[in-house]
Amino acid sequence: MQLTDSMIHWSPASRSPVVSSWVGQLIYGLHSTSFGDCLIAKTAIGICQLEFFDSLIATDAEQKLQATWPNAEIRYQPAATAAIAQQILHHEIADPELFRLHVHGTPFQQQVWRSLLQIPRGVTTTYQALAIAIGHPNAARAVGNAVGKNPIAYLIPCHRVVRQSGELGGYRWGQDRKQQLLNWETQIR
DNA sequence: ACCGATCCACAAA
DNA sequence: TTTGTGGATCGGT
Repeated sequence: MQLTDSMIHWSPASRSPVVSSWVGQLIYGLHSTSFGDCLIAKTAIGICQLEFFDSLIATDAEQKLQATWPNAEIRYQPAATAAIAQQILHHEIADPELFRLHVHGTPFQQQVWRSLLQIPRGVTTTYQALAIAIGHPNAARAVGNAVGKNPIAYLIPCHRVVRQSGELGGYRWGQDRKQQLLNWETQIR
């Protein structure tokens, strides 16, 4: 299944592009998936963060969450995020209800991330094509910037954007993982 | 004022 | 044909 815009709650752009003023409970879990270990965090509204991590960084998870969501009450409740991890592990999004998102970003970032959702599985696009698509034909680099700040890996498929030249391009969680994700997605199933 | 998960033109090999 | 480099670009910090 494909995530649609209606499943996403776009947090109103706050003064700061990185810090959300959202107040409430935020629960998170650390899980193992076939693409590596990941942190999944959600508010009452939806998933607000999904990041892969390497063991060294894992200890910082809570600190990083608190930095982005300073007014949230953060709790470690892996049971609450396990089902999401499980469906990623099995490469299937079976239950759309689990996958509502709660996304925070500047208007430009939201615009970029929104267009990421329209890239079908198994397909790639380029930073430039994306820039053109959102009406900023010369902003390929700025788009790369925004893509790189995507807070919800995998579900907002930033790994499907590659360089115009055909090179893979960067990935916040490692080029290898980007390649793995793409390889898997292009396989028929 | 500076930094990118970029892109293009153009030169040199 | 391939590889390297320098400048343009623009939103975010």
